[in-house]
Amino acid sequence: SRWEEEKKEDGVKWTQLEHRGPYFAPPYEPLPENVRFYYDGKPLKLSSAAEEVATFYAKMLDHEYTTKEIFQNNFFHDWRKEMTPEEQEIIQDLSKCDFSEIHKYFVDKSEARKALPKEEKQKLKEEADKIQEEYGFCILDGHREKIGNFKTEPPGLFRGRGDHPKMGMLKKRIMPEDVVINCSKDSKIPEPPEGHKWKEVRFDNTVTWLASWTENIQNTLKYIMLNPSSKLKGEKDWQKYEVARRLKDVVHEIRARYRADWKSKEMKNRQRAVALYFIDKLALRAGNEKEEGETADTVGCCSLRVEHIRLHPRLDGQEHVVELDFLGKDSIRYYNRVSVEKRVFKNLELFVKNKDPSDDLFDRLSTTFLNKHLQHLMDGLTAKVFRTYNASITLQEQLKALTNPDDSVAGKLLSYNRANRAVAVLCNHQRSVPKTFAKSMEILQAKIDAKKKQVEEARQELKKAEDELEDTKDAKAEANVEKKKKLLKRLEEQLARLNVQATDKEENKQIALGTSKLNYLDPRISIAWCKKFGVPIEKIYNKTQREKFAWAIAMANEDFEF
DNA sequence: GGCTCGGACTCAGAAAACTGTTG
DNA sequence: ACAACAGTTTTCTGAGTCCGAGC
Repeated sequence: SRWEEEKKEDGVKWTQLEHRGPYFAPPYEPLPENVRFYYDGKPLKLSSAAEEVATFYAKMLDHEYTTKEIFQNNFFHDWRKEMTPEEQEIIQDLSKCDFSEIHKYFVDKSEARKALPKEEKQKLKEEADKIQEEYGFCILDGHREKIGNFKTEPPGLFRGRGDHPKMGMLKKRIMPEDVVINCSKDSKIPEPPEGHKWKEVRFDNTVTWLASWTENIQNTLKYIMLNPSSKLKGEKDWQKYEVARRLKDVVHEIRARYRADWKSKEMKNRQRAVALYFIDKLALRAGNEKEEGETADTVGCCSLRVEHIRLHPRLDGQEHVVELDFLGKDSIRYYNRVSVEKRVFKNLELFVKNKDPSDDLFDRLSTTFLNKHLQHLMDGLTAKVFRTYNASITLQEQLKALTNPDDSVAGKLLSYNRANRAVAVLCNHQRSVPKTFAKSMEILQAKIDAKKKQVEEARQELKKAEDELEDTKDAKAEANVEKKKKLLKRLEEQLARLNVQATDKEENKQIALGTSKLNYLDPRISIAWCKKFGVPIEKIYNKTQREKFAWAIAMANEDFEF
């Protein structure tokens, strides 16, 4: 079937690849005459290039970004580069720029789009579908596969995460002349848009991307690649979990080894052993070095600095407590107080000694050195495998501990969510509290209160019916009692379900479950659990997720053990 | 032979788009 | 019946990890 096909030569990813090339962002549409930009209170007609960049800023006006000085400065600097000399002469000060009319124009436009009659919307949908149909698929080794991102990124203002030094810079429009096409030699080579040509067409079957271009902010490559539902991605995903399962077999030896290395005479090895302990116990990321000033200041394990930890010999009744507080990937804060082994604690005291807060905690350690060591311990082992392994094994253990076979499907789903949540907490997957959280929680609480009242009423009615039966002892009264009992039971179940929902919601407030579900949890664990406890897979995975995990659905039965 | 740096890939949360429910 | 809106799914693209080519 789809998941079992002939092996390719080492490093070769496909033998046939055919596609239409990327779908380009639509060209800039100038503003209507009546929508004006004002400088220093006076209307000013901008050149097309300057106007386009102005609209990028205007669109973001009610976003917090535009209040930040770095954003404003970067924007203004790049905007001026797009201006004519005359415009440069006039427009010297961002604070004198008034984009409000332009902003309103786009707000109105988006409102109008939303208010379009049904048929119009339908027409737009059909046009989008046609583009998807034409550009959204490729042929890879005879199979029609969905492409992940078949559109080039439109121009706009760069929005980094966290305190990014480049926020507000102009992201340039991608032209066909910027794009490298990758496909098979004998395929129908994609045509560049009329009057344009590709930067290059190559036939590299050792990579999986269909097209690429260099992005001008960080000067890095961007790719057009396949959708996760594709066979190519699915097999890679499967492989990832197989590596993590192999770690399961040797993790005890590896742990014994790093514990022994806490006493190593080589400082380098000691640091490696303590870092590995963090990676294993706390599921920290490896922490590569980053170029200063190019990105937000974030760290992972190997790049932790002295200022990111505090050592408490004793805290809240626990011994050897390490308090970690740093910004990780995407500038998400990691905060944790964890009691560690005495030897780890003593080592950390040693690593911190005579250092400034901004010095590296593991000054002799790099991710390359760490990964070399791991590779030596197990084929294919790298730092990130520990995250996958610990996430998946945690899910499996939590499911085992939390699932009650006698629960309703809803109850089992709560258990599943809790197991999933334990993993998300471990991996520090957070989200901002949804804007509507408090409100929707109130609504839910009101529902619960109303249901409670109903339950109480039903209880009294039942009591009344029972009293009546006591008096009359007739069949009609008995039937009535049964009826009331049934009603009460149904209402109580409904109440229980609502309570479960409320608990789930509250516990989930700041936790993002999606990332672990999609990237860290071996789907076969979940599928086996569904089969074992009679929970439909659709309750766990939506359509997209089922497509992504098709490989796992095809192979996992209820006996699967990670 | 170690190191740097570009390249290719996975993983990340926010925002937009869509859907289904409710008043 | 229908609009508002809350919840869910999809899209978007930035931010990591890790490898290997080339010096």
